[in-house]
Amino acid sequence: MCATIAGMPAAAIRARARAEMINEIKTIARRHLAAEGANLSLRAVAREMGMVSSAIYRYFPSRDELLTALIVDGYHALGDAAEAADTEVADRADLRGRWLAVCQAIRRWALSNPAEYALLFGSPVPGYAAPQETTAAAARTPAVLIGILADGLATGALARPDPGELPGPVRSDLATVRDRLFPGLPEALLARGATAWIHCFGAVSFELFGQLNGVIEAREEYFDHQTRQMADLIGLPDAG
Amino acid sequence: MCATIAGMPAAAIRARARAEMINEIKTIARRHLAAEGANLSLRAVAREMGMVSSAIYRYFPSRDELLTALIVDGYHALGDAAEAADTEVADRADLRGRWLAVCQAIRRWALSNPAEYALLFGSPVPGYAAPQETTAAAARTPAVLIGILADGLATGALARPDPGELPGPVRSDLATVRDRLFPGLPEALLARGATAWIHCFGAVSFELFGQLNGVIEAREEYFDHQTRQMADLIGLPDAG
DNA sequence: CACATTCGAGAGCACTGCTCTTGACGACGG
DNA sequence: CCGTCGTCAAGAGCAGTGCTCTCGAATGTG
Repeated sequence: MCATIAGMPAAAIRARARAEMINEIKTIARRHLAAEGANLSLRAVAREMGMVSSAIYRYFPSRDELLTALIVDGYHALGDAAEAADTEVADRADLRGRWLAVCQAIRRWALSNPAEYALLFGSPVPGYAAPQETTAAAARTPAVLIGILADGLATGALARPDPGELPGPVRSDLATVRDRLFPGLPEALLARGATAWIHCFGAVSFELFGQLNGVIEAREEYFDHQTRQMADLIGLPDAG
Repeated sequence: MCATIAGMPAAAIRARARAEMINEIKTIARRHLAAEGANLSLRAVAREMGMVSSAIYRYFPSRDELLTALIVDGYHALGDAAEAADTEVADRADLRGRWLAVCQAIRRWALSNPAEYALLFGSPVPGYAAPQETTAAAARTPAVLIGILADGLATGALARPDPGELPGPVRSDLATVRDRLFPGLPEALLARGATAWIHCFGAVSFELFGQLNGVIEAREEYFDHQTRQMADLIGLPDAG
């Protein structure tokens, strides 16, 4: 008789069921993504759920919307992994150790979720333009890395680099980013961090996309070595 | 009457027509690739040629074989661009200038051929494994970059870096590559060059795959700045 | 009881890669 | 000259895709 559960109005319980449906769709879609790459099939997802393909459209208006949801989830999962790796380093003054830990976490997450990583950082899906809502989630991971540099600057472990090394337009672009996310950080330091972050992305992609095949076998050691080289470039001091 | 052209046997003229067919298919496929990304449609190519889709299979046994042909062509086109950029630098002793020129050429080629670049360096096509024949073509571009370092070593402009900085397994992996392509080059120098090459790939991919959108507007200056940072890491001296 | 909303089912459209069969054409050997 | 053979394009067909539309069955609300 009562149209509610524990006093919830009917609308709310329906919304709950709907949310669970959406979650199940995303979970299955993620598994399919992992199994056979970016060409995600709505029909296959529907089949696995025992539904008819058209029913999926009750929950996601299009395949692109489902992809967007998976992308946002992916950015957050990577951001979580990066943040966890950073906070797990007990010695907060060990900037180099924290940097290395975060980069390793990024690589590990990518190796564990190759299809999702490819969705986030690989070739864009043709005809799909990432909506604005993804950028906030995307910024989390680089924010962890730059946060390490900001910490180093605050404690005096990192020197303020010479700003003269930056071309004008680049400096103003970076200043905009800095003002939005890391107030007070010198542009030149942000630039070095960004270069190292881009290298980290490149190294992970290079390995994951098969460019290292038949060339480098000691993948993890090689990645760590490169990361240390980039830590040198940033000027991160050795542990101690 | 005569069944030949300029004395060519019939088999040869048939082979010629066949080669032209193959070239036309590849040209159209490349244009389609550029227009709408990696999901290349054989039927659309056939339609544009005024043929029926099944006829394409006379020339390429599968879509994957066509992709492989395009990939190999792409690696060679990029390799050509890199080599041309290097040889165009008149002052052969200007290692930094040559490095910058090659990296810029790589970026320019990628921006001019985004779909082909994505095919070469982006997320691997699901269910498609790049055959061995692609690796030789793929090696050409990094070979140009490392060649600059080899030149610098030969002229004494570059110092032999301390080999102790390399972990053992990485060193032996790199030694294998060195022995195959750059005999005599110290592993540590090869390692620095590889890191810079991977960063170059990362920076181009980052820009091309949209990760810079809304963040950096001065794309070219930013790329050049990063490239100079990596040149510093390698130890390339300033021009002069 | 009547109404509106929500949802799944099914048919259908236009598209894909790929296979198989059929028929046309030209070059060769007997 | 006729038959054979290889090459090629065409067409039908299979199984799959994203997506739209309509319909019927619930379910909760007035």
